[in-house]
Amino acid sequence: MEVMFHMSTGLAGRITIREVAADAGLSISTVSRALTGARVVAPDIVERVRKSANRLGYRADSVARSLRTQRTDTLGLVIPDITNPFFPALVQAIEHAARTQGQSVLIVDADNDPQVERAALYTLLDRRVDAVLISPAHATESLEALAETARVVPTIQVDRVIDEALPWVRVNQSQPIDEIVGRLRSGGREHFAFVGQSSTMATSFEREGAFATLMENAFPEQSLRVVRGTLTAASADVAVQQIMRDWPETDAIICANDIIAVRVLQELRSSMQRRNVAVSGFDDTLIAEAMGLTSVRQPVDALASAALAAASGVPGVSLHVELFSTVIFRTSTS
Amino acid sequence: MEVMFHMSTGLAGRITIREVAADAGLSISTVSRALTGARVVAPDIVERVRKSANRLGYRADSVARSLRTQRTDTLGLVIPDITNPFFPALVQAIEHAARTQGQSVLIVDADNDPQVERAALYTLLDRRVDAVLISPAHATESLEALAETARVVPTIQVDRVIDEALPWVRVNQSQPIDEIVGRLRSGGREHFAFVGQSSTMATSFEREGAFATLMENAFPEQSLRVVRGTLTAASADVAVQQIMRDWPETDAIICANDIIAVRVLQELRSSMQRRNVAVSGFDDTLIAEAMGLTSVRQPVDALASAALAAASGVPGVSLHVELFSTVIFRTSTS
DNA sequence: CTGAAAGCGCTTACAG
DNA sequence: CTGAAAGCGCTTACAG
Repeated sequence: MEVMFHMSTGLAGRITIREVAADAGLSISTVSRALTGARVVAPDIVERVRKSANRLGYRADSVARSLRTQRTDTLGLVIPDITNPFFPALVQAIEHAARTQGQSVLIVDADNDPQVERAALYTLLDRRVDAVLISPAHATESLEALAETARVVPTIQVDRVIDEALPWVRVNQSQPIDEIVGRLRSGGREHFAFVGQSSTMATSFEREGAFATLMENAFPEQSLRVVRGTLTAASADVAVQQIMRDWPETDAIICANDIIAVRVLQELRSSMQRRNVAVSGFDDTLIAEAMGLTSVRQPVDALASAALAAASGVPGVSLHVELFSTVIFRTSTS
Repeated sequence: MEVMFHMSTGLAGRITIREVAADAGLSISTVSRALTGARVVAPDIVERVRKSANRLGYRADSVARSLRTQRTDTLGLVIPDITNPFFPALVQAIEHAARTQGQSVLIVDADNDPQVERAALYTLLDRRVDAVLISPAHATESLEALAETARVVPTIQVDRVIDEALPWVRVNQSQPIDEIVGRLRSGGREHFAFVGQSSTMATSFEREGAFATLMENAFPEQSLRVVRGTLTAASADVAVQQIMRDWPETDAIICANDIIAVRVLQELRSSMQRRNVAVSGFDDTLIAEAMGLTSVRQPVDALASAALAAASGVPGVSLHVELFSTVIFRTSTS
């Protein structure tokens, strides 16, 4: 690889297959076949082509190839907000898995805005991506553009599912909550609260629902302790204050993500809670380890693999995949 | 936009310009010109073309356009590790700025591996990106591939600079450190330590250098208190223990990023420090607000704009831009 | 196994 | 202002 672009240095035009053919004294058809391995070419010819190509620093123009083959080897990835700490790991897993199979990734950050998302989907289709992987920005407002896209190209919902009928790859959200609550109950806790986010976000909504269902079954006599906030510190503070005022018996708080959880921990400390309150987060971000916060590690690599498999359009591949998380118990729940 | 792909539903082939031309009873040249606005077309003709295009759900194939125009309207973005909390905000800023000017972004996560990075750069060149924006993975091992790439396409170093001679857009790393130390000194602190990361990472290296220079000038009689670690909790713990053992007089710790800072805060608390030690981080991630951690907010939007401007290749645009940060003082330094 | 030709879907000189 | 033609750089039937 070291000298690949060596000869194409400086001057404007890049080396094309035509020049390689001339250099090797062969037709461009033969050069193409020798390089792509599409059909059998005599070994000595292949060698001759390789030599010329390397010496000239030839690399096939993938734009031209795409136009001809009608494949771009490119995936469109639409993320609602990459500064949400869950997504970087997902983006990394998807990009890595894609690269492994020769695909590149066009990324779009939808700014949590369904209108931006819609426009982005059109752009991706214009660019003829082979497939679209999307975590929809909104539970209802993203539906239409998602469906339109799915009509044109394999489209996989990743992590956030808003249309059950279309392909999706998701993570079960109740299993880790069951696991955390189970562990804490055997540790003697029995007054659980949940701090979530806006219900238009699919995963937070699912987590809240899972929590509510579990509570109704486990503690039918208790009132449901659920508060919704945003990712800001002030919002978490309000949530903690509300919980402690309305339900002072609370001895465990399940948070919909690590950021909320960290702030809840902080607020509990600074408000001089005499009682020990267990706290857990979601997403197992770097901060969870740093803070000793119990959190939920989602299987991003498996999620990425399943998403790419579903996107490949290969018949027989599962278009609906549900995966499970690992709860990482740390000091915040002990 | 709502009905754009409406008619292309279902069956394989997408609508091409040829079909729009037939539908409108015009030549494909005219259709192209009417739609791109490249040259003056009679208003009624434009209207006729628009109608046909909309009705048929036509959208130009950008692969074909790129082959013809030799522009892809695509930027290659190479990031060393998107799970490093600084990068999501940068990726978001770049993607947003790019979209605003009609460019898409092919993203690659180099896994902190110069070999992966090199291969990624070749792939981006194969894909004929208009420019490359890169935060190099390694201070020396990334040099060669960076230079090769720069020979073919406008290539801008973003945030991390390893080759001063090539274009870059960076953030001054000493200004915020000067600012933090200055503020803390007027608060009476005078024994500063620094916890950094591996010196092969350009920014951490610069921060460490800035700290060292400042200390030599301000406290020439003191020994230099610098420890390097990794992003893990265990590493930060060791760092804190080393500082407190070797330099027990330390009353302020500047950390090279927020993750390290949070862990340092934790370790200080749990080790029952009787003395109050100020702590600051870098990158002003969500966690800094949640923890009340003083941190350095880098101007990612301006960084992105400057990078895109430099990548545009427009003559007169600055190819070397240095920007400044804002220190967000919070309770961790009071 | 190799070559000449067609064509992917556009844009843009070149004529008129 | 509009159209017929060339061509971007490949891959792949079609012949041989």
